Parts: sequence; structure tokens; C-alpha cells
Amino acid sequence: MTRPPNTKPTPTIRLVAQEAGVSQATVSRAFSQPELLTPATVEKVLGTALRLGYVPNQVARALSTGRTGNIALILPDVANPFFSALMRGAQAQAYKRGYATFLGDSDETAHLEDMLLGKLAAQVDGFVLASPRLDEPLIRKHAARKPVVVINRELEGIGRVLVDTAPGFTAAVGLLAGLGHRAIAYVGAPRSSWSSQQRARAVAQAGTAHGLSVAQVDAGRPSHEAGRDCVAGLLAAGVTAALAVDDVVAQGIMAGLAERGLSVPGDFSVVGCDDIIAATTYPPLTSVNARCARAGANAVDLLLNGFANPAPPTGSHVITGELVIRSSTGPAPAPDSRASGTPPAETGAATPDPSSRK
Amino acid sequence: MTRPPNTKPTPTIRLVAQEAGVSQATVSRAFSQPELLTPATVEKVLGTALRLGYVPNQVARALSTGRTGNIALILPDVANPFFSALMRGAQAQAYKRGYATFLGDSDETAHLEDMLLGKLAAQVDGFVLASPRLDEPLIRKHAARKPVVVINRELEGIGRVLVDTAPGFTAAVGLLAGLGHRAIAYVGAPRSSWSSQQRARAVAQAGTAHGLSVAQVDAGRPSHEAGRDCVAGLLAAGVTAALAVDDVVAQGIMAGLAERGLSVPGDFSVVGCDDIIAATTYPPLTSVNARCARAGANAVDLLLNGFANPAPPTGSHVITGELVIRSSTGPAPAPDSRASGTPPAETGAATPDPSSRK
DNA sequence: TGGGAGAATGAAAGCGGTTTCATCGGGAGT
DNA sequence: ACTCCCGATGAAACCGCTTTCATTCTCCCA
Repeated sequence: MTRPPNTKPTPTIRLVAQEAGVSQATVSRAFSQPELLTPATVEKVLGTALRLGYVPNQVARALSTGRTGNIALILPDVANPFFSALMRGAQAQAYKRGYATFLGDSDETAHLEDMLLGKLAAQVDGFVLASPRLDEPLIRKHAARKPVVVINRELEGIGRVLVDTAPGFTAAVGLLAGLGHRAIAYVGAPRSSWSSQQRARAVAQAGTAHGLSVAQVDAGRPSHEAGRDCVAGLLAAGVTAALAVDDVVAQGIMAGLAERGLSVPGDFSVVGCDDIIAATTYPPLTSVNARCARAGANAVDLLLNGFANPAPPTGSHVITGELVIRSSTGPAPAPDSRASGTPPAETGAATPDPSSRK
Repeated sequence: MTRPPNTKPTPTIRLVAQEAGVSQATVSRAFSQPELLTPATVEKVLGTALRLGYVPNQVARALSTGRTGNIALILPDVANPFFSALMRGAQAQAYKRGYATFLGDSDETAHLEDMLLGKLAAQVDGFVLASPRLDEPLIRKHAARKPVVVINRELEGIGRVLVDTAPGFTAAVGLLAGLGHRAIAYVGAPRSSWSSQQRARAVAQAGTAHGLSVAQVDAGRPSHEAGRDCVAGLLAAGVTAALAVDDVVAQGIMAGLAERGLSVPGDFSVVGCDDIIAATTYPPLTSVNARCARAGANAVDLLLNGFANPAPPTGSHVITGELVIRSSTGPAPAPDSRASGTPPAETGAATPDPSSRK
């Protein structure tokens, strides 16, 4: 039982009890249920505790009570802006409600996710699983042990927060149709992603409704590179606009277009999703706002509220993502003006930018 | 001792012991000191443990041993790509070495940082403090209780990882000087930031060495908006190139320039720092690589290695950031060619992009 | 004035591990 | 063949706190 280095012997409840001339139970109660004690006793105990610099040991308390005051947030990739934002919202909300947050990055792999869930289980009161890569039975196994709230995954009977970006994508397709585009593409992630599937479906349906031809492109792991690499395919397919699964891919597409001397939105329109980094490019990206931070905060609320009830959290909470129109979308190019290498329009299309004020 | 809701009785060491027909002590040893046991016994125990889904309870272990197997990572803003990347590296390294990671976002405030340190202290074996906003005495106070490693802060006697970007900035100034720029600017964050100070100094010194005039601009909290907003000032100051405290600000500057119809690098050169998101714009940003992920991983290593020693970690570990030349830097514009709104050069300057392969 | 109800407190049994110390066999040395 | 010693395992104490249950002690009311 070697103590870790650099740790001054911390005063324990026993010492305080001795010093104050009461029992350990009384000291304990002075901290957790003072209403059971005489005000005088409470004062005496708290006084000596303060004098001794005593602070209740959270670990011991957790072992005894079974509640840790911690939650864990597991997500596929911290470096992805969507998850960073989500994490920020979640962590802040947890802190606000008195909980500390473990972070687990699964590096997009189901296996690591499983390991993290297992390792952390004893140290937390519940999990928030963002876009889990784990298969359903495994998720349910873990959910049976500890309360779990998932984000962006449809699992009946498990608490979940869903960011419904379908309306935003539908609106985006409508926007493009109105701008005269006749052939568009959706650039998605692998089908394991619930979000990407949902978005693909919305684009396909809206495309049909507007009489557009819709190409579906799978970019693989969503990254800037992936977006850039699929530009050749997009141009070959003859589309004049692309909707991407997220802003990172959308920016990749913009970079790929720029490399070829094509301007946005003059020659090609691009729509992203998440709206975290959409405003940081030039031209700023038209994007579907996913309210990531709010999704994180809501998930934490759902989880924490569930602690009070005997039953696990089970409701589903839907957040609707709306289209934010900026300057990466514009009128479809005339059929022959393409590939002429015209310089980018300086001010973008005449679409408003309702979010530039934020 | 009400258990939290929704908790199936987790298998304990006792159950495994019964099931495997051995004592608790043996089960414990099978996990923590298997070399004391017969290989056959170990196998038997681990087998039944696996079958039962037993995982050692970290909380109980922590109470007994005094070491939690956790560390905490405190940083000013999770959403900032620099810290996201750092976090990713830190978390991965901690996991690799068997530690779980608490995340604390201080929202750039010293007070929250202090609270987090206090709340988490009992649950972790040590802290990694990235770019702490806390004042020195308070940091030392916490460091006296638990091992602490700081990133990007110079505190004698406390373990620290410093990302030395000065050489990169010096090289960047040299590059700009070679390209014919005579008046440049450094766009920094408030002076509370060690990194920004260090960079400002490097730019000033290198500028003097090359006979350039160097303007110092304080952009406030480093953000895309801040970068965009300072463009007017930059142009008014008559500089033809700017070095920014980080890539986010650099991208803001690029956006501000684009809004005014100025092309990069045709009319103006921009250099960023961190190199996390530098390659995701068009033109891709020349940037000083800060090796964020490595900084995070190194900090964790420093902290964890310190656990073995009786004394707290105290060394300083320096990571040198090198300049990565991409396409946002080019020859200084001819004095009169400015503001003509020429389209961006399609391929950027003739500078190589050594990192485009990554 | 006696009997309870109830409030304040204490004793002690866990929570789920780790670790010391004792125990038990079984070669090796002579 | 008889110690001696060591390697493998078990029994039990302990980590610091919570909580049940028992114990006192008051105080109120019949």
C-alpha cells in the first residue's frame, strides 16, 4: 500500500472525530446530513474539520455509496470539431450540476469504445455515448449496467439525443433547386453512421421531390482529405452542387475545387453540416446547424435527471438542425461556363448570412 | 446506501473467487501480480473472470492502494483546435499507460481552473495543466498536494512541457524577408499567454535582424473573429504580411483579406501557428507546427514517470516547432499592385509544401 | 409521575479491493 | 530420511466513508 509520491498525509474522518470528541458517524453526518445533528455539534465538527484541513475523501465515499459524482463522455474523435463542441457543452453542463467528467476517445473504433466503457464503469454514475461505433447488443449490455444516454443513434429503450438534421438538408436541397441546380451530390460517411444515413435519405427524398438527380458518394472516414479527394468524382459526375456530411468534408471539397481553379459559389455550390467551423472559411460555408453544444448539454441533463428515477433514462430528445445560408451556395453555373477557371466571385451569392453576427 | 438506479449487481472479486474455487487474494493477485501465481491458476481465474464479465473495481482499488489510476487534464478551451489536439494526444497516451483521464474545461478563467483542481484532487494521481490561466502561487499550492505538469508555462521546479515555437517564427520572418517583405505584423493574444509572448519576442528579434519594421497587434481572445477584425488595422499600418499567434486567428485574417478582395499570397502573406487546421484552408496556410498531440503525450509521460520517483516531476521538456511552408506566403506585392482585387494565384507561391503528404 | 415517542449520537458492518502474515506442501541438501 | 527453505495460496486486517441499528436522553402527556 505504497502511497503515491508527493502526497501529504491527508486528515481522515477518524482524526476529526477524535479531535472533536465525537464519533466518525457524527462527522460523516455533519457533512452529508447536518439536519440530523444539533447545530452546535455541526458547528463544532465543521470547525475542527476546517482547522485540520479535512476534506471528505470522494473515493471512499464513492465506494461506500456506490455513487461517484462522475460521468464519462465517450466519443469517436476529440479532434473532430463536432465532438469538441459537443464535449464542451457536455462538460460545462455536468460541472454546473456538480459532476466531473471523464473523457474517452475511441479513435473511431468499436473495440476501444468497449474497453473504455468497461474500464470506466465503476468510476462513473453514467455514460454519454456520442455517435457510438459499437454494435447494438454491446451497447445494451453496458446500458444494463449503468445508465447510458446515446447521441445520434436510434436505440429503442435507451435514453438518446438525436440531432435531426434532415429538415436542414431538405431545406438545403430546396435552396439549391431554387438556384437552378439540376444535378447534385451527397457526400457521406460510411453507413455505420446514423447521422450520415439520415442525411443521405433526406437529400435523396428532397432531390426526388424537386426533380433533381442526386448522386450518392461515400467519402470514407470524414476528413478534409476525403473531401478533397472526391472532387474529381463529383466533377466527373457532372453535378453542380454538393452537400457534405459535415463541414470538414465540405471544406475539403472547397479546397479541391479551388485547386482546380473553380470558384465557389460561381462554378459550384457546397453545403456543409454542423456549423462549427462553417463560418471560418472564405467564402463562409452554407451549413446545417447541428447545435452540438446543446446536444451535449441535453444528453447530460437527460442522464442526470434519470438518476433520480428508478428506471433508466429512456426518452429520446430531438434537436432540429436548421439551415444557415452563407456564401458557398449560389446560382447554378450556365452549362458552358464551367471549368473556365473564372476567379471566385468576390462577395459570394446574394444570399444573406444570418449568423455572421454571432 | 441506495445504489444508483439501473445498476445490475456487478460481479465482485468475491464472486469470481467462489466461482473459481480460490480465495479473494488469489483473484486479486491474478490481476495485479500474476507472477506470484501458477500460470495454471492465473489462467483459471482470468477465465472465470472473463466468463462472469468481471472487471476490477477501480474505486475500491483506489481506496485500498491510494492510487486512482486517473489523471486530470485541465485546459482553457476544449473547442480550440490546439487544445483538442493536445487532449487527443494526452488522452491516448494516458490510456496506453493504463490511466483514465478527467477533462476540465476552465473556459479561459482562472477561477474555474482553481475549482476544478480542487474538486478533482482526490480522484486523480496527478494533473496536466495546459496553458494555465491561474496565477503562480495557486499553481504551486496545488502542485504541493498532487503532482502537476504544466504545458506552456515556465514555472521553475514544476514539471513542464514547453512548445518552443520561437525558431519557427524566426524562420518565418526570414522567409518573409527573403520574399521581399519590409513591413510585417505579429498578431497576438493577451500577455497572460506565455506562448504569445514568446512568439512576439521571436518575431521582434528576427524582424530587427532582417531590418524589417514589425508592428505588434493584440487581438484579444484568439478567435476567428478577432483575426478578421484586425485586418483593417493591419492594412492601415501598411504591412504586407502578418504572423498570427495561432491558425484560428490566421484564418480569420485570411477571411478578412478575402472580404476586401485581397488575395493571399498575391497581395498579402499570412503565417499561422499550431498547424492543426492550417492545411484545411485554401490556400493552405504556412504555419509553425506546434506538435500539439506530442506535447500532450509528453506531458502525460512526464507526469506518469514522475509517479515512480519519490520527488515530484520537475524537469522541463521542450518541443521545437518547425515552420511548414505552404501557400499563404509569397513575394511581397509591388507597392502599387495592392487593393487591385486581383484573383488569388491558383497555385500559390513557388514554395514547397512538405506536409501535404501527411 | 411513569411510559413512550422521538431526537441525538455511537458502535459496527459493510463497500470491493490490496497486502501482510500465516500456512501448507514439496523438493533440495546432507 | 530429516530438516530447511521457498513458492503458492488463504485468512484477515485495512483503506475512509456511509448507514443501519441500537442506545441514551429528553420531554410531553395521560
